[in-house]
Amino acid sequence: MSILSAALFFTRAHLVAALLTGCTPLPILEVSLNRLRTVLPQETNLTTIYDVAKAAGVTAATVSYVLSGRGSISQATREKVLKCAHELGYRPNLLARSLTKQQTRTIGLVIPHIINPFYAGIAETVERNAYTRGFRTVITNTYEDERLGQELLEDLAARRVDGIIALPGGLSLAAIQSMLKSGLPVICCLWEEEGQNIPSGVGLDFKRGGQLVARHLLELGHRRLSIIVDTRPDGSLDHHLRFSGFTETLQDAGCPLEPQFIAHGDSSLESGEAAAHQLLTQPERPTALFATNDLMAMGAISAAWKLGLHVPHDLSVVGFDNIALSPFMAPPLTTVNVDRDRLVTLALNLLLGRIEGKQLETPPLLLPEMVIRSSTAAPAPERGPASP
Amino acid sequence: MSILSAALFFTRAHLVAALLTGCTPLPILEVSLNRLRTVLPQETNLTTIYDVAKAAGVTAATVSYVLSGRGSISQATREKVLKCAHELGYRPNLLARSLTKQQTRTIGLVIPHIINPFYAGIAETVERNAYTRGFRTVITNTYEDERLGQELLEDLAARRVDGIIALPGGLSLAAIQSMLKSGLPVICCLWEEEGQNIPSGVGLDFKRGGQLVARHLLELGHRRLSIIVDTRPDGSLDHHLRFSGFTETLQDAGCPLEPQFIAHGDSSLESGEAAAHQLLTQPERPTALFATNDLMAMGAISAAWKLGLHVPHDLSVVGFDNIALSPFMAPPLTTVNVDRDRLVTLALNLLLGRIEGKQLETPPLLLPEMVIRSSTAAPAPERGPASP
DNA sequence: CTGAAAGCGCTAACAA
DNA sequence: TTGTTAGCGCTTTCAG
Repeated sequence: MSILSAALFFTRAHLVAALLTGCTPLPILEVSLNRLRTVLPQETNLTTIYDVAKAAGVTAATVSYVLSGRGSISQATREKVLKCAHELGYRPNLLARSLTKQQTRTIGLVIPHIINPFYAGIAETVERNAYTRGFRTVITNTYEDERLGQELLEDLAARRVDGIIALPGGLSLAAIQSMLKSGLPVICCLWEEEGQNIPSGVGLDFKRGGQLVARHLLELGHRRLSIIVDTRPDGSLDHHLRFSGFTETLQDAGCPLEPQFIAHGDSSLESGEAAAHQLLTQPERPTALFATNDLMAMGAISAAWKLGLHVPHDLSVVGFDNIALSPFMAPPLTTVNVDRDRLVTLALNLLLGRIEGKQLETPPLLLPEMVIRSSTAAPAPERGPASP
Repeated sequence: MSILSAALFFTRAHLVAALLTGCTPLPILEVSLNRLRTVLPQETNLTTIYDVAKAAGVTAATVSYVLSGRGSISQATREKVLKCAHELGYRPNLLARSLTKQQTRTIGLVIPHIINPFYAGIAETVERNAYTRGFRTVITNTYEDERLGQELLEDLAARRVDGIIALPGGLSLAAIQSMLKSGLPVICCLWEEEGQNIPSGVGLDFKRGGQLVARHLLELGHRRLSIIVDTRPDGSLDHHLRFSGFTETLQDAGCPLEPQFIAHGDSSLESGEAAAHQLLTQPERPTALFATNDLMAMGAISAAWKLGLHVPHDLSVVGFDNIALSPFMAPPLTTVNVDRDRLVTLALNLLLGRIEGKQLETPPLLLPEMVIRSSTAAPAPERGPASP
């Protein structure tokens, strides 16, 4: 087959189309469009730029130009096009646009669970921040399931998001690495290095957070401390750090954490309540309790309430995250603040930079800070059987 | 210009391309692909089906067939294609797929504010439910801003979501109608009819909810009732119904709501606390308080706590929504349950039905139900200055 | 069972 | 200032 015959082949269909419709050659493209569209269940009669172009008596390119504000278009045609577009209820097709432009101006945010106000807060901050920088964000929940997480990551990539912000919990490092390898920028936030090679991102000094809590409680005079910690396999590792910062500080203070005062949860309210109940119904109760997130702390306060214990008089409670609810608990929760605005700003800088090809430096770990409210106080004076 | 010259025009570039690359005519499509791709900032080297096809020694169509599982492909080529796809790290481009298939298998969910656990719960339910039915969902927050809401709706349409579930708050009826007009299915959930012509959806009998609360409090013996209600212009109207159900019932019981016992909030914790503070620092305090959502109720409990008032002894508090947190407040909140699972299931049935072209009937209003927990009790016996 | 080709809606380089 | 054309990556007839 010669090159010439190939050219003929390629052309034939067009010729036929032109002949069949008896049109002048110019609108060849036009007549062949919107033809043979497979009959859709839902009658979607979306207008295209071709429709607008036809109505305005110009070409699709012209319409594209006026719509994008690029190129130089006479005032007259601009107005006419705009008018037609409006009248036809034209709405651009972002799929097509993104396909040609090779970018979606969309980022993906992967979090464990939107029901946790900590993540909801992050999501809001990311969404708003990204929006002002011209990006839409699609929020994605792993529900702490690595299989799902992997799938969702693939899906985001398949949707060609321009970049991803990934929080730990339901996301394997391998999955992320795979994205990175295919050239998709991923920024890891609050991820925990454990000797592993975490891709660039912005982290927080969780260990220090645990230390702060221990110190605060110790300073108040507590000696019988307890902890509720989230240590699930698929979960994020940072809870381990909150834990070790806490225990090591106690250890150093000569007041090691007793094994029966360690309980486990899954970061949920329910688990916090259950764990606290278990902790508080032991023969000798702890006088203070550190839950490695605010939701579990809230559960703990609830457990105390149900046992008729007064917080902070009978039990001091400390959380971690400083979610929006914390100041409104009864009592307001003492907790560890994570500067979400800063976190998100840094992460977005990193991500948008990477999207533009810049290879920015990973910023230093953020420092958590104690927020002392009313759920902690000095322990009540000992009035056990031994005291007078 | 004749038809013939047009044909020549159309062909020339192809000829040139073929000549330049010196290829046999068949792979014209192939050689011209992935050429001249504008240099992108981020080096995205995504593989396409053409790459896979080339590697496997077949055509793109064949690759498409094996990947989609459609058509009949010999076991041999299937395996070879699959292998190549895997080795090349092929990831489908959903933009392109959606563009040709004229559907995205994605629905949009528009809510006011994800930080409100009520909406977070809805979002989770929708996401999971849709997922099992083969749809991804993109969550969108209006932040109660109608301008933003309108824009986001447009954006969802532009992304060609297959359908939208819209909750009130930051969404104008006009905006929705406009979507509907262009053929995009929209299901309105928890929307409030006010004589207006609400598009199909699933609603809840909010008024009845307000009545239930009033009855409950009345039955407990309360006579000095108060309310915190969200009545913002851009907000949803259902709070008005909760309000009128409440007041009318009180009225009927011969115990009308006093004007100074009506306070306003914006559905947030902060506003609930502030409004409650105002209510509770009046010379004569109410003995019960109904907040038209749980978040404001939580704020109210917080306000009471800060004023040294005991809930429910000094003040009964009732919320609305029954968010996941409610059972874990201190005390556990008495509230009105909205059956989210049912709500979402119905909405999704409606929406997916509409997407498939079926015109299903609007289901009857859901009925709210009282959930009595520990934040309500009989009022403490009167011990004001007048009593002995 | 596989290949060729058209088309989805839009953009952008180039030509006119 | 506007038009022509190729191409983004994929699906889907229609041929063979």
